[in-house]
Amino acid sequence: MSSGRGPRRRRRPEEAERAILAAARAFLTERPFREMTIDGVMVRTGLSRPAFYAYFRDRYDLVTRLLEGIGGVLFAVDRRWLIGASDGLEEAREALAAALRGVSETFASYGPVLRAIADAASQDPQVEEVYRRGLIERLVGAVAARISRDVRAGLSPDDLDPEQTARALVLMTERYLLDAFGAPSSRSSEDERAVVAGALEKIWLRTLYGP
Amino acid sequence: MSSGRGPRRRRRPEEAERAILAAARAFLTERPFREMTIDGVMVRTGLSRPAFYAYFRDRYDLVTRLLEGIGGVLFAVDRRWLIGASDGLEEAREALAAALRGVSETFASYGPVLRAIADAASQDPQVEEVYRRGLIERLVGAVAARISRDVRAGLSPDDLDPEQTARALVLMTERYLLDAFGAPSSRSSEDERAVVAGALEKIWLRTLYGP
DNA sequence: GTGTCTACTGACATGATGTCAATAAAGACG
DNA sequence: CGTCTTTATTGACATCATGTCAGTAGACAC
Repeated sequence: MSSGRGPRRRRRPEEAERAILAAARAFLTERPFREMTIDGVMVRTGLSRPAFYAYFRDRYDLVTRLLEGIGGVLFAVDRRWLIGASDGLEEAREALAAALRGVSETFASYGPVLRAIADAASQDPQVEEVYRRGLIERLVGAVAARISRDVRAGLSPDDLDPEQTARALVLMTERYLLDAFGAPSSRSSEDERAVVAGALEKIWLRTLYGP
Repeated sequence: MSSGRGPRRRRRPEEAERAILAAARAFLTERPFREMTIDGVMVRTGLSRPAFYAYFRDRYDLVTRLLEGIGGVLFAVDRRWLIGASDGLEEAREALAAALRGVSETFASYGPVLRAIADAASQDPQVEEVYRRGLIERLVGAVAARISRDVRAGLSPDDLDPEQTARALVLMTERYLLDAFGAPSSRSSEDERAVVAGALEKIWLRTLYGP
């Protein structure tokens, strides 16, 4: 055994931070968040464990930073349906289906990281705040707004409670996609993604726009 | 402060075990699982921390035992719809609605404990096994079977993938109800439960049996 | 070559966990 | 009642991840 910790090397702070984030991502594609120890991440960077604390407060802070960027993508792929006008039924159906395919792709790409965030959210109040309030609730709000518009426009049945329906559908999508793509070290095939996105599509479409 | 730990008292093993389970339940109605430390539970029983290990392996074993019984209830309230024959549409709709109301009631009663199990499942492989494989997956299987029957009977559209649809709907129900009733120290009103069960009903019914 | 700045680390303190040998209640038996 | 046996219970210990901090040693400036 000779990979002690290597000779002391000095990096730019920003470079070290990126190295830690990359090491964490790599770790999470192999093993679940519950096994992610700070030392386990730092050995992959060649830095010592205490160096971690120069860049992050704790491992919850670390996964929070991993979420940056991904959150934006999740909104971006839904954008067309979320902000679209309630013009026609066909257009709405098509935009929603595209949004769900986009979200599925995103989960397929970032699954293990998103899974880690979701796991961390149940263990740390700060992560819970960022993930639930800052991501899930914002999605719920946006979806609820779109549902409200569709109900008013007569595209969707008026016995729907927009807020509650939005919350149920968003939570379903989150958990179901984490279930499908969140496991570490599991790559997903083209078909798998199609099947998964298809199942979500049917439920969303039937609920909001009928058969 | 004089409630040191009290004079040494001896209980029947079974009695002590019940006391620990009760203390854990009490704890979880006040504070989340992430704050549940073994000592924090044991002070409520008047026993010392090491005594805990005579009855449970660790806190994950403890929450697993809290799940016993509740799991059965979750199947019992669904029973009529789950095992029912695919006779008529109205009967199916009514049975499904009743099942969802029953599940909502159960979550309203045992919310904090179920939330604790769900949280623990992301932190411990054993709990994950019991909760996901032993409860969620079994529900998914039963629901998928019912959906298959309904599709064959022509009650539900045949473009549904029974397995995937069942998984998405069950996960939705789980997370949405945990969201509504899982928070410690939050009692739920009659209306709240009605609103919540109503939102779920609409989604399940529209998806499986149309408008 | 000398000095300054600061990235980095070794060593320490803390807090929760799980174990074990030793202790002392409670009931059995005389 | 006294004594014995059983075993529920505990104090003390070992472990492990965490977070902190004073001190060390790269890198760049001059």
